[in-house]
Amino acid sequence: MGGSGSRLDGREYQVWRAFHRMHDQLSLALNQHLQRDAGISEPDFQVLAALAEAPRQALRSRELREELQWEKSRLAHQIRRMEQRGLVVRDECLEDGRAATVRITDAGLTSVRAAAQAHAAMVRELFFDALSPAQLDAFDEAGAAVIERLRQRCPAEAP
Amino acid sequence: MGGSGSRLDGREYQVWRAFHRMHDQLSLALNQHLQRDAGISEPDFQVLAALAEAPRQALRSRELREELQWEKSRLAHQIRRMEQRGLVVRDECLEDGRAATVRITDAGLTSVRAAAQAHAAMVRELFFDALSPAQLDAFDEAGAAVIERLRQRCPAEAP
DNA sequence: CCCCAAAGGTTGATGCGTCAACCAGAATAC
DNA sequence: GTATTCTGGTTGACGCATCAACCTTTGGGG
Repeated sequence: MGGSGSRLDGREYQVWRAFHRMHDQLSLALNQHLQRDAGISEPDFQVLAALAEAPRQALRSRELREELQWEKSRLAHQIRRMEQRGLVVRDECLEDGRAATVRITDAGLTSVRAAAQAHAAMVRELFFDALSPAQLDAFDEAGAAVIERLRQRCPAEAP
Repeated sequence: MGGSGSRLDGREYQVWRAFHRMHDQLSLALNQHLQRDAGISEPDFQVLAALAEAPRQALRSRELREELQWEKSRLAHQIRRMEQRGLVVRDECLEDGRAATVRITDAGLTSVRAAAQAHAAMVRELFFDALSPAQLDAFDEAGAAVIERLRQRCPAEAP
């Protein structure tokens, strides 16, 4: 079995491209609507949603990172930008001198509340309403299977 | 049916997040391997692959954009970066004074050939081998359904 | 106590993607 | 034949994501 055995056939190629296109267009549409409705991006929304549901509207960076499955620096950059816009504030952690806790501001709460309904409706309309129950199941299982495989094969890249 | 009817339930939320995580991790892993194996990114690869298969190893920007389903400026920026690295060259089009044609260079061909096998193997290993035939079908249909829905509901965003 | 490794975060550089504005050549209207 | 509009493409600014390097605090050993 030479290297050519791993080329993707026509069907696979098509599925792969459809997957990419679906993700990109979905992501674009959601971002545009979120931006229009509430003036925030999807990453903003994810952070704000996580904080809004947290015990005291605050989380330590570590926890937020765990929740969102983001890298350190990605979160740091995102929080910096959001802090500049007044959506969150950072303050030091008493127990651990290294740590920082991120807290959502009133402005942030206002934004995320304004966005939540419309965003969920959009996700439902564009994604879930397009899928049959069987497709939904397949999606769920497939997602889990791919993630599991990534965890096994590329442990470094999937912490 | 008020606004609260559109909130995502637990199952949907989980599927939605799994979908995002799958895409992000897959994309990350593929990019890392492509970068390591051939020193190019996934967008680089897409452009190079399209050009390598084109009639004279060249396409007009318009055609490339059609093929990849990218925006004008996205392609322009990408091509500029790739030209700086010597992977492609731009030259003027004789028939149409506005147009530009993009041609792959020998270096570009070398890179894309070096990358193709390993990349395809990676996609197969991480994606297709994780999916059952039924899941593959579901993925295919679901992708088409979502794209079609996007086309209907957000015509502006899905040209 | 001191050294050293690990953990929590930040920063800077660079590539990627979008948007809005722009420019030049081409088509079309009149 | 000139004015208008359309089309193909570029640019600049900005936000997003990764990587590598760095800094500080913590926690252990010696």
